[in-house]
Amino acid sequence: MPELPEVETVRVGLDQYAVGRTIEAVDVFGPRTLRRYPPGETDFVNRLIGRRVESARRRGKYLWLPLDDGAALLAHLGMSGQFLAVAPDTPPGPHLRARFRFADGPPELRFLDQRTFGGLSLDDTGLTDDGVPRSLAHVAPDPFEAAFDPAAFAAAIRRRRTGVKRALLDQTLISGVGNIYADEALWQARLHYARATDRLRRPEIERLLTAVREVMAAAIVAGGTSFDALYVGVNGESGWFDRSLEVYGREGEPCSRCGTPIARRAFMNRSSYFCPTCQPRPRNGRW
DNA sequence: ACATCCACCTGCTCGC
DNA sequence: TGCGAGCAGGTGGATG
Repeated sequence: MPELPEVETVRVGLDQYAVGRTIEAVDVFGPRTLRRYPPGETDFVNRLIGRRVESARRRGKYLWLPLDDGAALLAHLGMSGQFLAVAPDTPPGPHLRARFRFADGPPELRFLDQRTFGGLSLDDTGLTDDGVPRSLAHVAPDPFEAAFDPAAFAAAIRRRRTGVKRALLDQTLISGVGNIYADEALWQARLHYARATDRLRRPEIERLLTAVREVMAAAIVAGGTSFDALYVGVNGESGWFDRSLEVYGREGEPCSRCGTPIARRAFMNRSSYFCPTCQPRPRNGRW
């Protein structure tokens, strides 16, 4: 469940199903799950057993579970990762990547990932000033964090020489925004994805930031966007924000503001959806 | 330092 | 029915 609202939905699930519990056993399946954790599986498992999960935290699309020894279990869902709380006798299925059992019995927590772009790791190097594990220091604050500084964001985005959608997707500028919510926020702010970042006016940046916040906040309330069974919460339930999407995946359908058919363009090896009338193409755009 | 591209995967849908 | 092409909510390492 990949963008901020989906990851937040998972975080809430982890809060419910993992926090306060003591890890008793860990199994890891497949070579790619721990590829960002060089010490490997044996070290990973040994450091987790006996640890109590203190809380469930998130920055952008990254999750971590602080442990009672000061380390943190990190997770990124990639394109298709999910955490599920299930009964121990639930069949493993082909995408099971890790399993956590707890001292207080069922349910156990599973990490599944069809495409294996997600992964787990451990960080015991302490926290940054913002309170995130040091290995996430390269990730910018997301727009719901206290550490997020709108003025600093405005200055940083105008220093860039790129298109506004690229900037939104750059997790070192602002984190949590992915392809769906970038398109939705740009539509709400009436900005074309290729608008040059260094030519954005201050009110446009404010509109954009407001749109990012509003769209993602509404999606969190809806439990995220679920087009298929790949995107479910820890309890296995789908979100329903797909019904509220204005442009993403709606090529050819009328724009709810002006009736113009929504257009789709290949961009950055993916698709961008927008309203050609509400979001006019800039003369000096940057792709 | 910054901007851009591409590899990393599996599985589903579409058109021939 | 088979088969290749295209597509999918992301990221970081390599390259300019």
